[in-house]
Amino acid sequence: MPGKSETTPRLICTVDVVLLTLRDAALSVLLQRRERDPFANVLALPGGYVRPDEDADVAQAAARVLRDKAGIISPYLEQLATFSGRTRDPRGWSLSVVYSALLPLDAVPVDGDHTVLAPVGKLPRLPFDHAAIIEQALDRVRTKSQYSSLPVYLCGERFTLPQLQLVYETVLGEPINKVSFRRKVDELGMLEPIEGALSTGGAHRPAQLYRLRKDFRHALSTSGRGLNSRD
Amino acid sequence: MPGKSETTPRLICTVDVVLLTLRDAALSVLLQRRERDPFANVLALPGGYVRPDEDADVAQAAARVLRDKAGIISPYLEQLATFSGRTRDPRGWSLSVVYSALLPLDAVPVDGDHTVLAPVGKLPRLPFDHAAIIEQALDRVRTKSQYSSLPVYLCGERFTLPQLQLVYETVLGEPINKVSFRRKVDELGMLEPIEGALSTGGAHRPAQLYRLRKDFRHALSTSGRGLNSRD
DNA sequence: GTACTTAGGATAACATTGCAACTAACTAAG
DNA sequence: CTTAGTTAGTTGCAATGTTATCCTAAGTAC
Repeated sequence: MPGKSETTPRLICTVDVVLLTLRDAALSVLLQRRERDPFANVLALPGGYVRPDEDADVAQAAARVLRDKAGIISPYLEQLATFSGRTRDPRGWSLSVVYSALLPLDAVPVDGDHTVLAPVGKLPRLPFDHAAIIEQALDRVRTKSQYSSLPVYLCGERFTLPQLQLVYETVLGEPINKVSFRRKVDELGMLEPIEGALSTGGAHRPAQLYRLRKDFRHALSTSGRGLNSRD
Repeated sequence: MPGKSETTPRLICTVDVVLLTLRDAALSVLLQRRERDPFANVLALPGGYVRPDEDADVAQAAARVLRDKAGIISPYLEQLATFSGRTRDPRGWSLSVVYSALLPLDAVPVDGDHTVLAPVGKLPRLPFDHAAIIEQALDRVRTKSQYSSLPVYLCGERFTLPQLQLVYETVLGEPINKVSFRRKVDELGMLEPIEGALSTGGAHRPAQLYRLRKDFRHALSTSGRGLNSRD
């Protein structure tokens, strides 16, 4: 048994955030050009060191990174998993706690070059294990979307049911039956109608606008049976 | 922007393992008496420092802790979540990556005092945030058991369907319909019958023995629709 | 052999899901 | 002002999936 000065050897400890949003009907990830080495100037997930002096815990470190590096505050910020290993970072043994966030497009400020949104279908070559991290985040979001209200975080304040259905279909990557969808949404009981319809669109019947009920603003609603697609 | 010597301030980085098994028809957690301060001599989850020099990644750190501290090698060892914060450990800002393991009772060596199995229904007072960690582990195991083959890891090599059903019922905490259970197991397609029945029991028809198919020895089988209980 | 007990399977009652057809409410064109 | 076109929202039915009940199978105990 070793002596008393047994503390952790040097180890790099960071947080990374996978922020997903919907742009042009495509699920997209927020990427930022790295300011320093390693991989300076390369697009990567926003991330940073955990700062014990500033952050009360890792969740707050993730929130801080998102706020300071991208100017974003996300109501939904969930821990995805922790990635670690000797080889994932050229600087040495590293550990990164990854958080995942969902936001409507208009809450995501993108400035042409430094911060970009990449459709998950055609991501650029990414440093570290960021490709694998995004893969896992997508997997989780898709799985959760089958039986929960998760995708509403991709919508704005107010939306119609057809709009919400399109969001679900985009996330899940397959069409959903209209009646089943409405039944399920009703069952989840997370929406409330707003007085006044959406007529803006055009030559057709206007749709009822809905908003998320207060109780569900920061908690998911889940149902036992999932949404099934038509195959 | 700060200078170049921006490395992580000191931060305690550990792994903890929630090992669950079934004893006397009760889901139980492995707890060990801590050898050192803080909380020396108190029962807690087995855990230890991440050692970058020894461990290739945190998963291997968890496996090492389980092997060295409890003499256990678990085929199922899954990352649960990472717990962190300034206040959870009296030594200072700490971060613990928690893994969860499932094993049959006979694969868990327990020596009266140092290592014990505590039924999740009546846990002792636990140090750090270990109570919350166990809570979350249980939640995850129960959720996963509804739609996957997870609980087979609690069984030994060979088992009958009624035995397996009892395991599921114990984990989920509610009775399962026999026909539904068999249909689901069949659907998951993870078991194969062994030639020779279990007659040992007694005055009734013997049940067919099954074993996990090779392809599923280290991977879960999942199904879309879950197992529903009768309420 | 007869009674008893649990395994396993068939069948019927019930619930959920998906399709299609229908009505509703608007715009635009003539 | 009427008609055609488009999408919103609902209703009923058929198909499919799930649960409950009952029946038969195969052993032990006496």
